[in-house]
Amino acid sequence: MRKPCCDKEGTNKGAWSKQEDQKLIDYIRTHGAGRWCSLPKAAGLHRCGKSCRLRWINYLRPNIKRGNFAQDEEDLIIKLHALLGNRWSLIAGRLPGRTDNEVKNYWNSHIRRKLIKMGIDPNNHKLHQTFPVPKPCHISRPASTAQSSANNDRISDTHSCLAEETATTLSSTPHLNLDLTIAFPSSPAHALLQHKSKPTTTRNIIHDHQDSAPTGLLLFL
DNA sequence: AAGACCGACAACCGCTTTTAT
DNA sequence: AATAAAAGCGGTTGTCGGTCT
Repeated sequence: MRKPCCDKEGTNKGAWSKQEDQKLIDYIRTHGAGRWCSLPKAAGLHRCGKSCRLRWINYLRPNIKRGNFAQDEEDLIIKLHALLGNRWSLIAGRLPGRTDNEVKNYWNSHIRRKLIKMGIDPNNHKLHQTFPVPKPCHISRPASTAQSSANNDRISDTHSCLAEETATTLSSTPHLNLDLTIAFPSSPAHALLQHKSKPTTTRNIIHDHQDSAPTGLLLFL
């Protein structure tokens, strides 16, 4: 059994006050972010470390872009969701200044609804059966949902998985320009070789490619 | 005017993954 | 290699403000 990250007794919950924000900003400015579990005590905050981390990452961090999403950002979220499923941190990583929480909220409150209105299932980006069938696409494949892959992180072949997602996307959403091509800097085997000692997960591979090349996931829109 | 309803979003919770020992 | 601690992630909930009846 693991101990909770923080002692819940005596910690504040709910919305952050200006004073709390300032304390957190001041502390991180002088000591840097990290060591979240010991940070609250050191910074004089009666908060859980996880709460501090979330507050910093989602709202206080510099270069956070606030406000409405631009149309191109929205389009990109839809495309990335078709590829990656609910991997909000990965999607947010492709949107400068946006956080995973913000992207997730925007998806759930705006885009999801919009897609449903358009007759598109937001889970798999396919048209509902009750709507007119679109012109047949040159790629036809059995159904494979982004959601199902999101729920199963241990995919042995990420490259083929993503390719399949792309194919599914191309064949299912004619209203949106989802013509995507993924180009990894090198073969999937390259990523696997780099991690002989680590268990290979989809998350590992994608992160690794991001590490090795800032534009590891290339989207040709 | 008041209560019900709904959408948006900030924050929390529990779980998984990574890192340190 | 095993274990614990820390960090990260995604689902869910709570709250607030706007709109509707």
